[in-house]
Amino acid sequence: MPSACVVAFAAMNSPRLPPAILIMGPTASGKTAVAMALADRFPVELISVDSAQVFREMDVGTAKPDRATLARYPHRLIDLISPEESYSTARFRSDALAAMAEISAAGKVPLLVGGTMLYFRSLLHGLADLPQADTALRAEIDAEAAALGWPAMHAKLAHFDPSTAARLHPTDSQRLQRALEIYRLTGRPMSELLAESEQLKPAYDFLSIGLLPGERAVLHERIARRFDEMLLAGLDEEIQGLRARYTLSLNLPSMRCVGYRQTWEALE
RNA sequence: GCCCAGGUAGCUCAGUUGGUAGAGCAGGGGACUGAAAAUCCCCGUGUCGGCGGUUCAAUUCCGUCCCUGGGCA
Repeated sequence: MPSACVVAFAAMNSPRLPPAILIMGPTASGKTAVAMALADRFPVELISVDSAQVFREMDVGTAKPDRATLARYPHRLIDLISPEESYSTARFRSDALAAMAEISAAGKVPLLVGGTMLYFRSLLHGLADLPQADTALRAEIDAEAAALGWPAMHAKLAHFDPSTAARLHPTDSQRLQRALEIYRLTGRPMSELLAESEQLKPAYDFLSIGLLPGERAVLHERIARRFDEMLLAGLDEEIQGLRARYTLSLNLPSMRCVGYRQTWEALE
């Protein structure tokens, strides 16, 4: 059994709303074990909150539960897209809410388990009303940045969205790209859109459970062991197979997942 | 036994034409609204393998010993 301490917060306090349980914690903290134990005793259904397990055929490196476990404890939001595609926080939120609605309607309790904190945040605090990602525009912005450098892009952003520029570092490529994307898509600064949009919180009575390691070193050891197991289980082969079957590159979200990026680089 | 290449931060290594050393990764802290296991910011004193010698000064040059890898016997 994991040596994690369990810290529960935000206990149920809106009895009129349907309940939902959130279990969050770092890799190898024992989330799955806790979720399965709950599933054995209560009428819950599992929803994965994991930005890497949404990829099909990425099983070894994402520490996806094996077939037998999944058959016994079905997880929603696993194996949704191909490694060539990308997922998003917004899509997670709508997928998760749809699944939660189904589960609640069936008289069960949604049990969300995972380690992607931004996804949990989007459920607990809502998301602002912002335009969705635009692949073509992002490519355009990236090309421009490759020529001018991100600090120059940051300077541009400062012209039409000074407050966002002020809180972003001139080399924070990902966030600068997003702020520029939003401006080009809507003609309005991200800071304004954020300020005026109301973030709707889902109508659930959330019980949040955080799994924190008692000792960091123990967790690190467990993660190292898990990585060795992944190598034995054929992480190299998995990645080589993916590269043979799909058109992949290191800057794709799927290949930026920890483990995948490092192994890819080691294989080069 | 001999020859060669190495022994520098937790790991992989760079470097000092002699003035007590710095990158990447790991680790710690922080930011974060459609890529989040991502992106980004801040944090680097370690008998520079041991012992001698030369020198005002050695991690750097010399000697010797130990250890590791490769080659030859």
